[in-house]
Amino acid sequence: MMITPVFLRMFPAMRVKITGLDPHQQYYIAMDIVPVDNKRYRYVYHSSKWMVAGNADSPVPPRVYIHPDSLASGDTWMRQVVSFDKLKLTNNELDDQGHIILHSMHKYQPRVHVIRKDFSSDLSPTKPVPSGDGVKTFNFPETVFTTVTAYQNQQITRLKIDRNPFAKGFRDSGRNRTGLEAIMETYAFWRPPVRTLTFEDFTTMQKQQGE
Amino acid sequence: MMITPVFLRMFPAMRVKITGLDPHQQYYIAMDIVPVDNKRYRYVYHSSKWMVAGNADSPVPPRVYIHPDSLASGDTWMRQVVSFDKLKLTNNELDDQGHIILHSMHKYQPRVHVIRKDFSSDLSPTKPVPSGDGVKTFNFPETVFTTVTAYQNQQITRLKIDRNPFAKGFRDSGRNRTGLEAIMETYAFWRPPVRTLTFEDFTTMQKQQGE
DNA sequence: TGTTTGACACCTAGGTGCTAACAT
DNA sequence: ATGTTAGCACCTAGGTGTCAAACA
Repeated sequence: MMITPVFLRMFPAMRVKITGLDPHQQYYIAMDIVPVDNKRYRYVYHSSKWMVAGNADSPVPPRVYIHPDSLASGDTWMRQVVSFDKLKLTNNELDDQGHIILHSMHKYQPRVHVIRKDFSSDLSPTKPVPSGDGVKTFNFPETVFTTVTAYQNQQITRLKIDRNPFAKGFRDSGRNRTGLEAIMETYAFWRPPVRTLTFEDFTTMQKQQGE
Repeated sequence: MMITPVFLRMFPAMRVKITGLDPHQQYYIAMDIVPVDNKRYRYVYHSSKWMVAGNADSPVPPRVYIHPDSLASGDTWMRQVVSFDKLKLTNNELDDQGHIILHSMHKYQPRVHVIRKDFSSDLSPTKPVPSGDGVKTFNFPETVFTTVTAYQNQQITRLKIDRNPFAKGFRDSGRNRTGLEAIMETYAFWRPPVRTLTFEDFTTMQKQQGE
């Protein structure tokens, strides 16, 4: 499943800097993702815009991504940039891996929660985040995004190819090469054994020398 | 750096099953590795034995491997097999990655520590494990091993090649193949372009059919 | 028709023993 | 002479977009 940010962010991963915690207090930090509205969307090419295309699909089980550095002291949290790059999304409503479940073609808002340890007794990926005095929740409207299963917009594709290390294979310099071609490039001067030199070899070599 | 177990264990990784904890209490579980004696060893081929070869090198900074599932409840610890397969060793006395530092050619005993949370204020990879009522330490004499930088014993080599998934490339079926040969095997029927079929191709093909 | 899925080649990241060169 | 190191090919494990086929 892929994500198309509409107002940017979410890729690169959402990252936050935290201040104002009690350095000696213990905290969880967590993220969940809630629907922005009750609509389903479709992408209209000629206007390059998302348009309402009916009502939202039925709600899915709420999931919470508990940041893997949890539990940690306020001191520890404040000393680092907290990144959510390990958060995983799925459109499989039966997911049992604790991933965050979303509908495709819907608009979502990520939320960051800072939860005092002494306040929360049983934080779990499959339970809603508690609310109250010991919990602070943050919304960043610029991180709203629309989910897709295939990219709707070539600029998003290029952004992710250019920025995501794992998509390096699709960057321009690596394009249009089959597996074999890439390999033979490495062994540029290798020739198969038990072969005799033929006319083609000389012309090839001469061309390479001339370049 | 490699490890040669003398009485077996340590590879596969040391794994323990824990019982008798208070299910609702929080615990750390940790491992450290202490010298068995004050000696340095060498391996004598003709007798296939480790022999004393002088006194031990000067002591190195003590390090502790805190199991990554720490902190967890007694209930959580007892419900799983606790594996130490992520523990890393080094012979670099200046290591600043928190790895466990050992001398080569010395004999060592791994120890497992179960530490009640309310007992330990500041557990750290670079501080010795505290001792007292809230800490239980376990030695398994069959896990004593001797450190090496190159294998001294072909049986150990074979054991590790056979059992460690990451050494699969050295198993018999994959041996004696260069990188290119392995690749060409995959593209068994591929022939370089712009080449004409020669006599050698026919004899090769006939041999393959005959086998 | 639009959307969704699964196989695929291509990457990152890092754990293996092998080997030749180096150190002591 | 023996012990150690660094580069290497070979793996595991898993994150990318692409593409063709399946889907609804």
